[in-house]
Amino acid sequence: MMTPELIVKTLKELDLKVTPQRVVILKTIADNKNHPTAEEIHKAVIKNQPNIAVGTVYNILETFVNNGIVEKISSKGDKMRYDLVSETHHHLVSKNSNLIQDYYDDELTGLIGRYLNKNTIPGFKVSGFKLNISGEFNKSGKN
Amino acid sequence: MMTPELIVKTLKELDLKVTPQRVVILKTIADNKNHPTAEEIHKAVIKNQPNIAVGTVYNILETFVNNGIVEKISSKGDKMRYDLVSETHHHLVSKNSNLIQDYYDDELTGLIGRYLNKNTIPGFKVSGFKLNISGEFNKSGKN
DNA sequence: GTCACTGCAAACCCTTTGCAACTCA
DNA sequence: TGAGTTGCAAAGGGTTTGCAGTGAC
Repeated sequence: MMTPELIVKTLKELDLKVTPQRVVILKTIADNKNHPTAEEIHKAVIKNQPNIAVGTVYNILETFVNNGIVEKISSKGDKMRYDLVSETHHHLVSKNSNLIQDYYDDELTGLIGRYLNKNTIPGFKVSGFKLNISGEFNKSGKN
Repeated sequence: MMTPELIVKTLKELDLKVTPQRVVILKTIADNKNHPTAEEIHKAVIKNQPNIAVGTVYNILETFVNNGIVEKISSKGDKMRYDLVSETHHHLVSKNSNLIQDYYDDELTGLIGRYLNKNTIPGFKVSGFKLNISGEFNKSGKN
């Protein structure tokens, strides 16, 4: 849950003009843990900004991606999905559906991070990592 | 490097008809370590099968994906790329280009695998994983 | 001979782009 | 005010689809 104040602060720090469209879109991504598609974002945003154009949604998302606060992810060649950039976390990817769930595990992150620090990869400078864990969600309760 | 015999064997085991188009496409993916796009595959295949249609390339790739011998990957929302499913390996993803390189590291794979075996994830049954390591390739020699 | 597969081209749909109108700073 | 942003609609481009012809078994 991201407060409007924090969103405005984030945008200002990036020298991005604070428009209602940007605020609503960023809030939508921040509050939606399900990695929405551009279409889903547009549908959600239209409730607050009835005249917002799909193209605008894409433009704003692209701006966020370029400024490093949002990242594009994709599952199985479907449309792109958008994820708030935050602390290192991983993804649980369903083999049966298009569901992608965040998976936070500091111990696992630390384990991998320490390994990559000790064992350098020739010709490659590591700046980050993300583990995609594929499998199946149990029927009862996806959370 | 995959022998034609092995390719034929692979297709037969999956009850897929052995057509020249399928053989050539599978061989192209197997021999190309650079995760080709459908377009790149089409260009490569046309040398052997001058009349192959782009749609056919997509159809065959989709068949391979559905049969679990090829997987789709994507970098930064570009066109999809195709990767032979083989032993667990990881990806080095360039932040500056669209390059995705395979990264084999049994020690790292074992480390993560053992961790996921010990520490089960509530509500999720793990069947595999892949680590995406982002960073930059050095100018001199990408290999 | 049969049924799955291929070739072809049009359709699809997600995403990008150009431009006039608008608005945040 | 004016540089940057939005709305709109059309264009773009990768991928999918329908169907007639072909080929693997």
